[in-house]
Amino acid sequence: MDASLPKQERLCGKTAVAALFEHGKSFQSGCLRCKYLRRESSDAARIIISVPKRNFKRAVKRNLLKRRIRESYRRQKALVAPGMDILFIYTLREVLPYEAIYADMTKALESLGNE
RNA sequence: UUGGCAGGACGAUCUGUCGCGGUCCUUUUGGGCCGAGGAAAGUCCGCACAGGACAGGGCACCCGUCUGUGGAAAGCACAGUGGGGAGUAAUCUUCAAAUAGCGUAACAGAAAAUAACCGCCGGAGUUUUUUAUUUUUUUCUCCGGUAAGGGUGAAAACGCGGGGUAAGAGCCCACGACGUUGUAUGGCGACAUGCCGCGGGUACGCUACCGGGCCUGCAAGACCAAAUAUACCGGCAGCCGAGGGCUGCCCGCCUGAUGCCGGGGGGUAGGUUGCGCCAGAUAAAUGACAGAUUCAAAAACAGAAAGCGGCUUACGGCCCUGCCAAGCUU
RNA sequence: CGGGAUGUGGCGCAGUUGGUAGCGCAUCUGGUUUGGGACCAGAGGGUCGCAAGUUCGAGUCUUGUCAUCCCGA
Repeated sequence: MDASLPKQERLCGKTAVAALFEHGKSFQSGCLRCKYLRRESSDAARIIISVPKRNFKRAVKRNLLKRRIRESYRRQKALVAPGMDILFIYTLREVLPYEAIYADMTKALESLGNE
C-alpha cells in the first residue's frame, strides 16, 4: 500500500483554497471538522490541514497537531476517492494523543466515502 | 553532612519500519549526504542592507547622562568609583556629573522656605501693691530684638559641649559630620587620603547645558509575466449597415457605429530573486510506532521564514569549580 | 511581519498638574402601596491585570510581563 504523501497530494494556492472555502460542504467528526469539494478531475485527492491560532497560542502545539493529523491521514489515504479537495480543521482546545486523532480520522474518511 | 551564594558546561544517544524538505548521482525504480534553539520566543535597543527625502544652518521633538577599556553601534559587555538597601555571611541589588533659573511639597502644624503664631528679652505707655518719689512686683496695649523651646510632619533651618548675651544665635571656641577653592600624594580616570582656607535651608521635578538621532521597512526592494480590460501604433472592414439582442441554427424583427487582427507599455494571478556556498521553504520540511541504555515514563521552556551584535522573559534534570554559615568527627 | 489601543465594584465607564478611588445600572435594607413596579432614604461590595523601581506617599511616573481588541500589507 502506498502511504506516501508527496506535494501533489497537498492543496496549495490561494485560488484553490478560496474555492474550497466558498463552495465546499462540511461536517464534524470528533475533534475534526472536514470541508470537502469534488473536482472535475481524476487526480489524487488533495488535503490541507488547519489548526487555529486562537485555540493554540504556541507554535509547538500547532505543529504537533498538524503532524499527527497528517500522519493519520497518510496511513488511511486509501479510503478516499480521487478528485477530492479536503480541509481538516482541529476544533478542540486541548491536545489529543495520536490514537484519538487516528480514530476520528477513520470515522471522517468513512463518512466522506458515503457522500 | 545540611542549607545557601557565585561562575561554567550540557539540553539525550543508538537500532528497526513507514514518511517529509533540500542537494548530488542516476534519471524508470532508487541511492548517498545534510536537516531547529539556548532561548529559534518577546520585538526592547543597535547595525548592515533596501527604497524615499535632502544646498547649508537653526528651532521643535525623541533618546541618553559617574569613570576607564573593548566594540560598527547599542536601554551592550567587562572592570572600577561614590552613596542607599537586603542578608549572620559568602554575596546580591538599586541610584549617579556640575552650575544657573523656575516650579511643587496634600493632611497635620505657628511656620514647608524672603520663617515671628505662642514663648523669651528690652523700651514706652497704662494699671496694681507700698507710697513722698525712685527701685521691685502684677495686668493690658504698642514698638523693637531673638531661631534656645513648642502636640505636628516624610522632611523643621548642621550635632554636642563650653563661652557669650537683655534674651539669643556658628556670634566665638574645641570635637565631629557635610559641601567646596587651593595644594600634596596615589590613580589613565571617576575618585580617595592629608594640610590650609572658606561656607551654612531639605527633598523631588522641569528647563537651560553636554552627546546622539532624516523617514519607512525584506510583505523593503529588483526581475519575468498568463487570463481579462486597455493608453498608444499599424493593417482590414464599415451608415450602400460592421457588430449586438430575441435564439442552439436559418428566416424574420428590433437596435444603429464602431468592430476584427497584429504589435505594444504599465500591471494582476503566478513565478524568480533578495535568501544563506553543510537547515532553508513559499500554505511552508524534523514526525508516528516499537525497542535498548543510563535511578527514571526523555519528560521542562519551547519550532528557523532575510542576516548579524545585544537585552529581556520562560525552563525539568544532571555534572564541574570556588566560596559562606551551622553542626559533627579527627 | 509591522503599527496602535485598552485592562479600575457583578456590568458599562470617569479619575488633568502624584496626596482619603468615584458615577450610572445591578444587589441588599427600610419607607411609600392592598400587593408589585416606579419613586424616596440608606448600606455593602475594589490585591486599580501582574511584578519590580522612583518617592514621605503610585490608579497616576519608569521598567518588565500577561491578556484582549483593532489597523496596514
